[in-house]
Amino acid sequence: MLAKTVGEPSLASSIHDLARHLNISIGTVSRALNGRADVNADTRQRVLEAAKKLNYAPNQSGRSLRQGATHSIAFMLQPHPGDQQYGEPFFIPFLTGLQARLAESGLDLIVVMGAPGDYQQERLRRVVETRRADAVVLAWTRREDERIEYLAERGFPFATLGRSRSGGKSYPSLDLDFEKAGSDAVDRLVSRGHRRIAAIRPSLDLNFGHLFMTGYRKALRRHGIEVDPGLIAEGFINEAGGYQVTPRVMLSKDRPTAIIFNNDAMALGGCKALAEMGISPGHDIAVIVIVDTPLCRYFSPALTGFRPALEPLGRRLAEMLLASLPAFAGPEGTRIMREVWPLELIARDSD
Amino acid sequence: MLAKTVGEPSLASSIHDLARHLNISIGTVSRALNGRADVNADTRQRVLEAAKKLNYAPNQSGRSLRQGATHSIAFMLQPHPGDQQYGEPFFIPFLTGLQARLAESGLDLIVVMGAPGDYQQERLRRVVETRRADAVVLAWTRREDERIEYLAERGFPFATLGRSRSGGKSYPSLDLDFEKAGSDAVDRLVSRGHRRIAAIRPSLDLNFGHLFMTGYRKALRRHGIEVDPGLIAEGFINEAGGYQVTPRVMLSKDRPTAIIFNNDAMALGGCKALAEMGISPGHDIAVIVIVDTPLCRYFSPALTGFRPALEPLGRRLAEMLLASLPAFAGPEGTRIMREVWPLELIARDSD
DNA sequence: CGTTTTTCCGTAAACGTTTACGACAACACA
DNA sequence: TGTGTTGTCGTAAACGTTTACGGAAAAACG
Repeated sequence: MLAKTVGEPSLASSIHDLARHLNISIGTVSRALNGRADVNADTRQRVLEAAKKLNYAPNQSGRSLRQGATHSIAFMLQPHPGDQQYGEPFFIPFLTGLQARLAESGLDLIVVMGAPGDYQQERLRRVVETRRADAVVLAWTRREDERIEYLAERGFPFATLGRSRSGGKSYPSLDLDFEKAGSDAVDRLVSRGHRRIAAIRPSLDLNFGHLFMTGYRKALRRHGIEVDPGLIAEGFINEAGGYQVTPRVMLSKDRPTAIIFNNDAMALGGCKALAEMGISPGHDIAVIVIVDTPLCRYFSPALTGFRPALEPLGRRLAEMLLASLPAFAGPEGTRIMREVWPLELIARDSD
Repeated sequence: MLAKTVGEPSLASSIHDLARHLNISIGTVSRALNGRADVNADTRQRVLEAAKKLNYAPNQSGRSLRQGATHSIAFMLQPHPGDQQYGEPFFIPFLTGLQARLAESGLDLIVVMGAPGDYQQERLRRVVETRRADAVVLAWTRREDERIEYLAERGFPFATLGRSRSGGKSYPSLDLDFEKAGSDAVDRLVSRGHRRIAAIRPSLDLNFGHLFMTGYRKALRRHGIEVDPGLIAEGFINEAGGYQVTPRVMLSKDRPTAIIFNNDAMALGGCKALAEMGISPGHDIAVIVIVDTPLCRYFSPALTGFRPALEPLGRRLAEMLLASLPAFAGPEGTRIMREVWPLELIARDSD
């Protein structure tokens, strides 16, 4: 495919080239490169120098084939159904943390894009069966998650951002405490005198949506407030979703005086709908969002919400995954299987 | 690593298992699987059935090693310097299109996360040198881009989203017409009576920032308006950036009556700053954004801007890349090297 | 100086594929 | 019946690594 130009170092120099160049065997070269003990100090030196000079880097395929490990972890990323145009800003900082921690252990992170609609199952199978990665990281877990069942059944190593009822307790999972957030949001609103509190949520299949709503319900009951189905609406988890369904709860017989939105994008769409109805968030109605991003802070009015620490979250999940992999496990007993991080409310101007 | 359970199909079944199970040679199995002509019709049938039954999928490492090709394309993704917390919603739909088209040609898309700060150079080298992908897709091209120089110099196949002065014309590149957008934005504002038009832009290293600004300058001159450096400010390409620098142009001796923001996030931050100064966008001042996302549509007031068709963009770039790869090239002469797509203004309420 | 240990290195097999080559049978043709 | 052709398959090499093993030389020890 590529014309090999003479003179300059070839794009693909193999361990054989190195060996030939140094007049030693490939075995020695490999051992020198991999830092093994049984190689003379200055032959190692010479090998390292030659490697740099000839621009040598080991061929990953050869390496993986021999070792039976790819040294890479796959993250399955995919547009959410209904989330046509917008993307999920949530993941970039998370992935940054994930990648940073994995890199420290010599692992590559590869993000595998799914096609919209098939909910990753097909792509996931492909990654697993062709052994493209040593482990998988899943996000946006569902309450019953066939991806998790598939992986657990096969004994393929994985970790999840988010909990699920599938797959038992066999895998590390890290989650945010959306239930507490939902509950805290209600508490705060009630303490400010609200009793008719609406919730704009995504599908309950998505586990964070489910958790948010159980927190919401429990808190309402705790305060002796009946849960009014007319104050709850489900929409796609983006601006359009919030825009479409927010009017529905506002048209309820007894209007809500506060709305809790699942996330920033839905809140943005919802606020647009409110504005069109002549209702001003933070003034005529209180607004809180469960998962906020910088968007909430720079919105007018600045939206009160719960800001997750995404990059540390990514780092931590990487650590948990590593601890569950035999090849990287520290002293036994360091395996962390479940963790739920608190979500802190950041009070701003919208409630 | 994984305990092999007896009875159920093993996770890793090789071509040897298949051959043994069918009592034929691995060569025949391979030929049958790969649809070669010299294999009997019903042995092929038997092989296919057995493959399904034993859950066989070819080991990618073995395949790549033998063929000298990985069948995967790498997209380099990385948090922009200064873009700490937020992410880039821009890319998800683009990647969706890219992946869809590549999949149609049997190629996998893998997204490689860079560490913040090193501007991909290190990760890129790693991908290229360890031969993890057959080609690379770059985004956020800079005016002088060392990544492009590196790849072009090596003869490694790649394509870019965005133009650059580096690397000659040796690679396919697809871009949006930011210059025209900048110019159109000015035209529109001038036609509505504005003469003091500010611009909030990112670093001029980023080629789209540069293009936007040349369009802006040219249009101003065309209208006989002098470019006032006091009306131009540079910030990080996120909410915080817009928030920080917008006050600077507002404090100019002669206040602007309109602002053009580079993108949605900067506009959001900028509008926040304006609100804090008691200035209402769309009322006291006109606002246009160059690269908009659904965010602009659902903001209040809805922001006028130029919406790119991201998914088609991804598909198209995939096509251009494929056409440049000998292994996928159609009839000679189908290589498309440069393309610039128009950007259409969507008028909303902010100007 | 002889023996044991240590240090260092080369050899070769193995990982799972693909593919060039040749072999063998069946068949067609004269 | 002999020769050529076609269809089908097995053999073995190759891709670039890593690593178990053994051997030779050097060092240590008595």
